Amino acid sequence: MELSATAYVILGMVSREPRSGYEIKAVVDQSTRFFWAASYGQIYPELKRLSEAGLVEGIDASTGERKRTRYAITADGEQELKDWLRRPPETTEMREEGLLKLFFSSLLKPAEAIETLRAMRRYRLELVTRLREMEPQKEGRPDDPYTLMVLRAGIEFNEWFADWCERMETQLLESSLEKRSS
Amino acid sequence: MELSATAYVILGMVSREPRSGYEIKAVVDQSTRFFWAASYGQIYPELKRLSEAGLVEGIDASTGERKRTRYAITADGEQELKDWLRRPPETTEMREEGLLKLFFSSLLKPAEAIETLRAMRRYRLELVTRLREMEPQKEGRPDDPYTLMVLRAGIEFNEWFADWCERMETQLLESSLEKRSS
DNA sequence: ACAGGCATGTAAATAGTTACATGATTCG
DNA sequence: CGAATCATGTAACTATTTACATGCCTGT
Repeated sequence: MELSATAYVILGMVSREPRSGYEIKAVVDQSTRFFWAASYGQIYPELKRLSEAGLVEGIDASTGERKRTRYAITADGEQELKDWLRRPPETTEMREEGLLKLFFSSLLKPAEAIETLRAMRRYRLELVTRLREMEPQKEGRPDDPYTLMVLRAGIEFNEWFADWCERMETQLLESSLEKRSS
Repeated sequence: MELSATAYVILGMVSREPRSGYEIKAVVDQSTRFFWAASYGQIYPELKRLSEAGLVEGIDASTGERKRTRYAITADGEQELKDWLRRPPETTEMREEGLLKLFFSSLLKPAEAIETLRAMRRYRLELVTRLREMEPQKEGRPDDPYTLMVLRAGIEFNEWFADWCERMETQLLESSLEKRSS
C-alpha cells in the first residue's frame, strides 16, 4: 500500500479516537501543524480513500439535521500505521523564505538585511508564545510522552531560530560599525 | 508581477553572474537546497517565463555543437528582485516525517521510538558533515557575508536537531528504566 | 435576526517531483 | 570505447492551497 505521509497523519489522528474531518483539521492545527500541515482539500478526499481501502471506517455521528461522520481506525489501518512508524523517516524539507532573502541580501544595504532578520525573529517569537500556550494541555500523560516531546521540539527550535536572528543582527551591526570607523 | 519564491531563487542566482539552467540547479544544490530546493522541472520552464517577462535575458553560450543558454538578469529583473527582498518574508514551512513518526510513537514500544530518533540523528549529523565541507569555499567575502551566514545557520540548526535527538533518546531510556524498577 | 462556529465537500490553480528522452563532450 | 557528466527539456504525476458553495446550530 502506497500512502502519502499526510494519509498517515490522518490515520494517526483517528487512531487515538474516532474523529470527523473537521476535528482532524482542528487537532492537526493544534499539534503537528508546525512540522506537517494538512488542509481540508487533503483531509476529506484522503478520508474517502482510506475508507475505501478499509483502513478507517466511517461512523455516523450526526446530531439532528447536522450531518457528521466520524472515522475510526480499523485493525488493518492500525497495522498499516505501525508498519509505517517502524520504517525509517524519509521526507524532510524546509522552505524558509527569510533565509532565502538573507542569502541574496548583498544586493541591499546591511540595514535592509537587518529588517529581514527582525521580521524573522518577530515571527519565531510569536510562534514560541503560541506553542507555549499549548504546553499545559499536553503535560502529565505518562502513557504518551511523545506529544509533549514534539511540542517542546517546536518551542526549542523556534527559540533557537529567534536567538540566531538576534545574534546575526548584532554581527551585522558590528561589522557595519567597523567599516565606518576604518 | 506575481512571482513564486522559486522564481526569485532563479533571479537571485543569475543576478550574481549569468548562468544556465543546469548551472542554476548545481549552485542551488550547493547553497539554498536545505531551505529552498528547486528541480529541473521548475527551473527550465521558469527561466522561459522570466525571459518572456523581460526579467532575465538569454545569452547564447554554446560551445561547438553543444547548445547552452546562459541567462543574465536585466535592469527590470534586478529591480523586481530588490523589491521582493525588501518585503517581509512570508512562506515558512517544514515537513519532517521523523517528528511525525515520533508524535504517534505511543503506539509502539519505547525501543522503537528510539530507533526513529537514531535515524533522525544520523541523518542530521551527515548533513552537518556535508555542510561543513562547503564552509571553506564561502569564507572571506567581505562584500557578501550572507552566503556564509546562511550556511552556518544550516550547520547550527542541524547540530541543534541532532543534539535534541540525543537528549530525547536519553530521556526515553531513563524513563523506561524507572518504570522497570518501580 | 444574525454572527460565528460547526461541518462537509469540491474545483481550480499552483507547486513540485520524478522519470524519461535526447544528444554532446570529456576523461581515463 | 565506455562511463560520467554536461545540457535542455517535457510529460505525467503527486501534492497542496485557496476559495467557494452549502447548510446547520448556538448564543446574543
